[in-house]
Amino acid sequence: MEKKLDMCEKTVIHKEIVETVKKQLPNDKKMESLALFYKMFSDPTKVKILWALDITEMCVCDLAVITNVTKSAISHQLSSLKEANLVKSRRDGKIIYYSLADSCVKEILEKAVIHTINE
Amino acid sequence: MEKKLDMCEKTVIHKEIVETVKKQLPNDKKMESLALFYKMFSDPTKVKILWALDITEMCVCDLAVITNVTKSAISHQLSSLKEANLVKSRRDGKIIYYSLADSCVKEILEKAVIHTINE
DNA sequence: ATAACAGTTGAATAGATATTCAATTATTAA
DNA sequence: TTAATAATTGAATATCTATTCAACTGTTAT
Repeated sequence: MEKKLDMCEKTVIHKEIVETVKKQLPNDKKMESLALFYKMFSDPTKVKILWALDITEMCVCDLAVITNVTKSAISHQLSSLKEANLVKSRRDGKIIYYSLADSCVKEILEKAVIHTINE
Repeated sequence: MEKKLDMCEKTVIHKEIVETVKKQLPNDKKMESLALFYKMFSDPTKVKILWALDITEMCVCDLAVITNVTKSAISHQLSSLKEANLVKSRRDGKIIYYSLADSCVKEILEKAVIHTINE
């Protein structure tokens, strides 16, 4: 009876496949970027904001009413979305209007609709 | 000087716009579903798994090596992905092979690639 | 039957994210 | 200049998610 040393916990079952796939996979940095991108669609408030902005540009107060969260929460979410280059803003007096910065947003939302059509 | 009662913190700036947008927005349940769907793409490990499975079906051990996380972590992630109907599995003896359940996965990944092409 | 191994599971932990709160900035109007 | 309001900010909190760990199940081969 020997002491078990399987701390590694990983066993390559299909060495060739692992090699092949590893070669084809984008690097870690790219994977991070992709995940980061879809994080912008992975929260109900963000989805509501994006969907609403696809209909028309809107200010923070309007978005707060529509999504039923505070202006502050909206503002925080908008700043993430802006950093991800999904929304842009323009100031008109006291009011700042937000709008979509990327035409792909609606397409992405609709792709998910198609997939989630059968709950 | 009156006491301020603006606890609500929300002020409708554009009543008509708010009404119009509210009518056009899908309901909260739908928004939750959409967010839930994109949560499956919002983590680097999940993205790696999906991308790898788009190349070929694979077992948990292989995926663990490729993604550089434990089998257990992979297993947990796979179970989320399975619940979201994005992957499926088949058993062959001791080994369980996972593969994509939905052809939209690659399209979705590629859409993000296009968007993130200029970091 | 038992050993070996692929995979799963649930609880615990660590890390990340959303929201709130209070204070602050920017702009407009009195 | 002061008051009012749209919006932002940072810190604190609450919630959620990913990963680890240890124990377990299912299958195969001895």
